[in-house]
Amino acid sequence: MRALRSPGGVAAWASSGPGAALAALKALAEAQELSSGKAVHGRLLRARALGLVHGNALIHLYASCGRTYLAHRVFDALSLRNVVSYGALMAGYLHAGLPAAGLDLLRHMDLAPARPNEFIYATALACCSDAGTLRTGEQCHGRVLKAGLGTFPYVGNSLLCMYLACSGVEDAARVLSAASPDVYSCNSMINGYVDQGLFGDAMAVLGLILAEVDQWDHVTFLAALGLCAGLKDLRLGTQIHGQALRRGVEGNIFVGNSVVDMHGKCGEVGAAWRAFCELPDRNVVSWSSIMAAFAQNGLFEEALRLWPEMEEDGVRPNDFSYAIVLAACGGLSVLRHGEALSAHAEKTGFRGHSLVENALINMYARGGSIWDAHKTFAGMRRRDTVSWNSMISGFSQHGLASPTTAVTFVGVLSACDRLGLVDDGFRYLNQMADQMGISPTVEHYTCIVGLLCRAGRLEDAESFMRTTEAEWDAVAWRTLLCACLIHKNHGLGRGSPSRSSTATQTMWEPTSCYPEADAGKGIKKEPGSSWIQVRNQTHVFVSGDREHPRADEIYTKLRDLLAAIRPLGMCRTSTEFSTTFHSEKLAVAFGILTMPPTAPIHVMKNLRICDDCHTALSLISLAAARTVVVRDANRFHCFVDGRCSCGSYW
DNA sequence: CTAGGGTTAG
Repeated sequence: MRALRSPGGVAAWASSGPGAALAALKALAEAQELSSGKAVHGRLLRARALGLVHGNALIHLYASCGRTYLAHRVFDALSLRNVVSYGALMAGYLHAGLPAAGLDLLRHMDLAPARPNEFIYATALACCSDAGTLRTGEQCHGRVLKAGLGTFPYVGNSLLCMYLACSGVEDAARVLSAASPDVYSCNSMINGYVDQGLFGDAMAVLGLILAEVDQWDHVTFLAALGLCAGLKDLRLGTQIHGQALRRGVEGNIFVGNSVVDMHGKCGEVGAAWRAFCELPDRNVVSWSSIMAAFAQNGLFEEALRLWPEMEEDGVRPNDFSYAIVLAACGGLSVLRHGEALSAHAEKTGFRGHSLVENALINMYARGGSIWDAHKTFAGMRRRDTVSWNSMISGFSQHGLASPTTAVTFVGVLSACDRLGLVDDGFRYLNQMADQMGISPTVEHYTCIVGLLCRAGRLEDAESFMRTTEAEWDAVAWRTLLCACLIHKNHGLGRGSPSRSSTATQTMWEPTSCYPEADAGKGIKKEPGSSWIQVRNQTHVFVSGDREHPRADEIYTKLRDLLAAIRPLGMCRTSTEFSTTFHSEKLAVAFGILTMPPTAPIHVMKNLRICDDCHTALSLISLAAARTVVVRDANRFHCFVDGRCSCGSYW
């Protein structure tokens, strides 16, 4: 390898014959030697020796170095491509975190003479796993069976993993039982079960491998140790550890780290510490595991004390390490220390990782600073289940049935709607009402209607609306009617005769039932209100109101702001009084007036933000150089530099 | 010349 690094060495290899150049490219791909690889590329071009096989090797080389763009350029330049060209490029996209591009390539193959083989399907299925596309994965499954490629162990395991990632353990188990299981797929299956907390099933698969002892490998040990950690079964864990020692796999750093973790999860901090001390090598995961072992057993200070030792050891923290020490800070309620670590994470580029942000929410919530928790939550670019759950449990622990909490639940429910999680939606609705004592509003109920409609359960949606006491507004009706149109269930829209009461029939006359069109009855519209937290005080505004003690200042400020954005393309506002002083504008003006110049302005609103305010706030964020975050009934709008995180679609 | 399972968080 050393010889290759010098240009002369590369030249010698590449020019001494096509076979040698191929070997060179392979070695360079392995070592991820991009610049030497480019040199070989150049030589091959000059020698006009860049044929199919060398081209494929080059694609592989660029892909191995993460340069998918260069790999694709070589791919495009090839006058002849075979299945290997496709496979190498697809794998490049897969490993570069661009699974959708890999799947595009698969579709491209339909038009090419090259037929997909087992390599292609293994890679394509891995792309489906990463992209989370069950539909495509199932199509691949069908084509694998049709092409008779299902017996390749690689393909079988990729299939199993695809179902684990995109569907669930049931489909994965079906794949496992259909093929003759090998270690790889058994390991995958055990981990799949453990992730779901299905320890009994995991144990059964472990037994399947146990029956053929010589098949155990170090990944099986990892899966087994993870199972023990999940079960908190120290006896089994110790046995597995003993087996690992006998097999000589304990030197593997993954296995060693897992042993530390297993002991920590079983509550044996001392044993975890001994296992940690015995590790021949320590990486971030080793340190994270031991810190987590301490923190998970209530020894927060001990966990925090390890941080400087880790730094001394020359190990750089990652998002996991930050999450662990932030949790320890929450446990000790040392929020200042947590903030210092958060600043540390900012510097090392981990502050934006969801793991870190979620840990911050938890830390603040546990440390009693619920509004800082909410600020973190509101400022997040992407919120996952953990973020929502952390925020909700934070509110719940603080006994907060505030407007903010109610709005957070609107967010949760609409997330369930978007993801099609009907049962979860109902679970959250009940949790909110029963455990937190928040009476659901029409906004919450509308999410449930949306949820049922999206699941195609139109009759349930209709009966939900009929039986639930709420002031149904246009949004809910529109949701149901649109769903009727989409699902072509016009009968329901007219009030299906078999099950509906007279009440439903009057409600469901096709046009006049649509409340917006029915001027006579009209729907009582909930007054729009917005609120903002300033120095632990909530200030509430409704449209055009002058109740606030600083109303004069606020209105002056708002007029100034509107004047400032007029040249930026906002002219309608001045003529329309009703929207000029909408509550969200008042709250934002108040925020700008009272908050320090760099602080982001966080405003909540009970209804959806209107178009005019949306445009105005975008421009204000630009003109006043302020970050404005508005949480409306539907979602967050984060306005920065004249742009909104919702992409002006809400 | 292209392909599979892996440790740390909640």
